Amino acid sequence: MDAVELAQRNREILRAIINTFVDTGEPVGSRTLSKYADIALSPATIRNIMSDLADAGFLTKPHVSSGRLPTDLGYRVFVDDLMDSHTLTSEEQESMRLGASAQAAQIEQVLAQATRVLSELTNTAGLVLLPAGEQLHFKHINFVKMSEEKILAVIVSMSGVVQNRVVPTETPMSQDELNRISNMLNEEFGGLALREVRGQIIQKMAHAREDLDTLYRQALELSKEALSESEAAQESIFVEGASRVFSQPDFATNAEKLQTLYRTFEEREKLVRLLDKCLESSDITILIGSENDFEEMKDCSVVAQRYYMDDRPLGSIGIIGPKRMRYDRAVSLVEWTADSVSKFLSSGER
Amino acid sequence: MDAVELAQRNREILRAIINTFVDTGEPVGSRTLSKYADIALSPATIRNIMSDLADAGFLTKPHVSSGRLPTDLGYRVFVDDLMDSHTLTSEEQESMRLGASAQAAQIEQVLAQATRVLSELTNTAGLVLLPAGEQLHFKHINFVKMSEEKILAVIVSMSGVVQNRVVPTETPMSQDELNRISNMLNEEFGGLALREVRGQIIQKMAHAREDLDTLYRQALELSKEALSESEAAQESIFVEGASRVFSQPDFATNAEKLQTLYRTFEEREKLVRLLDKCLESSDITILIGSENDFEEMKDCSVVAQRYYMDDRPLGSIGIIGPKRMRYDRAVSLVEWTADSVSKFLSSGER
DNA sequence: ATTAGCACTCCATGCGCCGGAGTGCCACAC
DNA sequence: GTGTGGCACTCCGGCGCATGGAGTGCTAAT
Repeated sequence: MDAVELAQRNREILRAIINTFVDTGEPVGSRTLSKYADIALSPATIRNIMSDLADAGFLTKPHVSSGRLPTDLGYRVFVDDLMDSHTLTSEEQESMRLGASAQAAQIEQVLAQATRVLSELTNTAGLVLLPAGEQLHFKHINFVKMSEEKILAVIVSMSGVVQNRVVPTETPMSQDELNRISNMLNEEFGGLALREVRGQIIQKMAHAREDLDTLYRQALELSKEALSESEAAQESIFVEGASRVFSQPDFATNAEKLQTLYRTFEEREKLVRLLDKCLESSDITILIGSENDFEEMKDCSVVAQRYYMDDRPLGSIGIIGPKRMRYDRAVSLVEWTADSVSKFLSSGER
Repeated sequence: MDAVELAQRNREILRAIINTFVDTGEPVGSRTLSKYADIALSPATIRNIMSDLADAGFLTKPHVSSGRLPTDLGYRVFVDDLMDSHTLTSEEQESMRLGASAQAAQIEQVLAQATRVLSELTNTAGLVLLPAGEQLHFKHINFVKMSEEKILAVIVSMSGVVQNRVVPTETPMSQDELNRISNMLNEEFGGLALREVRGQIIQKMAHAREDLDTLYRQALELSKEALSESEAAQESIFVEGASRVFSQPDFATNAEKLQTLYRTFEEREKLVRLLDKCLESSDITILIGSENDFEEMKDCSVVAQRYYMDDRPLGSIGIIGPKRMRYDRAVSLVEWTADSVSKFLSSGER
């Protein structure tokens, strides 16, 4: 037997170990594996191989006389090289059908629904990062006078996301004036990225300060406030089914870790950062254990993917669950979901 | 000693038991109590009294040879009759200061902030029910054309709550027409309760079907859709610091119950119903253990109070935590918070 | 009426024991 | 040299048991 085939056999063993460990949650021993259908080796041989795989850093054992389980690295090679791609059952595909009921829905509802299904099917927490900041394109702005000093700005983006914020003002304006300002802005900036709108506003304000009529000046002033950066920074994420993660046996034992895990899920900020990272790549992103940089989530893995509207990436959608998960299913389901959402948001369906 | 004074002494004991139990979390025994400062009785006497209180249904014990702890009923009489009212420290009052930074804030942000502080100070979960449905008064509506068949309706209420929903339409309209429709509606319905607006629309549609010009007809049609009941039914609640509840020692032991508790918090629906109930009374509402009708929350208590805008109740704000809580502090803090929020929302501050 | 005393109950903890699962290594077979 | 059987060893987890402590309930005495 040459080196290649040997390696092949080792890989086979590694795959088998991971598969059964994911299944059972118990460290897997050599005897168990020798009974595994497509492995015809004695326990002793398997032990040797396991020992090699452990030396190579793919496996560990909780204590000296127990079975093996995969390290983060082990999962990594599994995901990269060993994993069979899971084909979705038609029921699975069906569940993700963003049905007719969603026709008249807002983007938030569609995303929330998709995430919910994702969470159910994978038995992990579903996550979705909503379009915000850089991703948004200007569609419509509207000002409502709340009091003499306060104006409520409502900004609608092309993707259907509605943001609103209160803008203080010194120069009182009538609702009528505000309406006219809205109209101006809508005609001028429709379709531009919010960032561009911001840029243009600043440019225009600097460029021709005097020769603008006062209403237009006020329009720029107001919209500058309404669209200011800090608004964009606001986190926007949905989490569905976090309790599924908490009830996984992997965590249920360790009350200590569980606590910090709640808190992490509750703050959401770290989840946002994870999904933000997933936005960077057009490929599906898989972060296994410590590959995400948050100590408190080193027993969790993330699988997420961008979703699009008309080929423009808007946000990312995915799951977070225990490291011990069915990566094949997770990947397929996340891809499928991101795809469905993208198709729904783009094209004539919308 | 006459009967009255005897009862008085029993009450004293009950109060002492609850106070120390809330403090320590351990069932309290007769010996412990006899050392209690303002009780000069032997353990044996105290045991007799405890036995009486247990017979009356105010106390139980986890097992036959352990100390006593209050029943729901016990807590109830404590809250109703025995509790000293807690005076807030100036720091506590200060923390709730809805500061200058909140000046330009939206109502959601103010409420979220108040709830967060409430959660921190009580070490329980903070809850707030946002104004919705019946509570809302019409301020402004705006339609944005998203596609030929879809119109996005944005509804702003007097209190500054923004709702939006997608309305499908068969007869395509230009954005300009939509603007004119908005203007009509805004002039016609400004200040009315949403319910009244709905009523008037239906009335007008039925009343004079023919002699209305088409634009006006479309306006009514659209707004009827946009304001339809189902929108109002949408839950709207903030929960802050739920993890504080989960980490209470009262629950940390019982993994089983903890699970169902997460789920309850995650679904939120039952929390909404609880806060809804608190909306009914103008007094502060205290629900102890099984007094709320949800089996899975029978170890929790709710303390909540309405908040107002210009004497109109908008929603309720409060906390939920383990039954074993400092009710005196909770009550004071919730009252203070609801008050602060109301003052902020009403009056010139806004 | 209150209290001291006493028997009794129950929980929590610690300890020792043992069986099971699994490894690592050695020696043997092919 | 590659695979395998055998064997000693390790470690975990569950069980039984004893023990001490906290607390009650009852009775009898003050």
